[in-house]
Amino acid sequence: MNRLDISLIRDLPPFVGMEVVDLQNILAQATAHRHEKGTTIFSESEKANYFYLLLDGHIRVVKINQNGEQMIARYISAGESYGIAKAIGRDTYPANAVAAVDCLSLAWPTKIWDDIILQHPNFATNSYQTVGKRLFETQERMLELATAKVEQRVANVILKLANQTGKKTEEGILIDFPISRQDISEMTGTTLHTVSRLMSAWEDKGWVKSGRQKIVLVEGHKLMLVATNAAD
DNA sequence: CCATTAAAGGATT
DNA sequence: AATCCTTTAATGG
Repeated sequence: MNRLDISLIRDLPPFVGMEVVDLQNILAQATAHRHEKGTTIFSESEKANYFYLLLDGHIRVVKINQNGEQMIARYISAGESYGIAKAIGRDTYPANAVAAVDCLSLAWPTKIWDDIILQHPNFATNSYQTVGKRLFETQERMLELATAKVEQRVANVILKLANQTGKKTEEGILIDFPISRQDISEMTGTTLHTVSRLMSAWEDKGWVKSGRQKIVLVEGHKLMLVATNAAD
């Protein structure tokens, strides 16, 4: 009855440990959504009518202050759920979600969240593990923002992104979606100029190769040293 | 050490 | 052509 095959989701984190019938049941209630690069999928404080699973693409999760200044809270990669407001006890979205590239997602109406949680304990467990993991990551970033120098923070995000979404090329590990200096600065609490200067310096040393909205990590271990060494 | 401001040039649409 | 992205330099906290 459904054109979606369970092989789409079977091995993804939100669904590990689930039986085929359960997967089929859940999948039958999903609809596929496309989001063009640059479009806002949902906005902060908007009613959370759907929760999502990203099948393909990359999504930026963004917080904005009263001044209109932005901070990138995280990137969502393929296989991750997002917009799961109910999992953190909300009925509105906690941030904005923007498609960093053309994206393909599955979506479920939030009103069936409670049913799914009740009927599929594995899904419930996986969901709170996801929430816990993200909380942990957020705390680590807070610690970093409070204690690490700009140089270390920038080195760190580049390493993390390369790890998360890196694609091997002849030159090195390519961060597999368009990312600007501005984006990096919004992740590290600095300015695009400082990011630009750091990246230029690292490029001169041959540690990275970069261009417009493009970063290739060439000498990962060198950046590791920058990221971990508090000393100059 | 890092932010801000300004200026200028290249890339993209 | 207009807009977006990056670089570089100067200045100041």
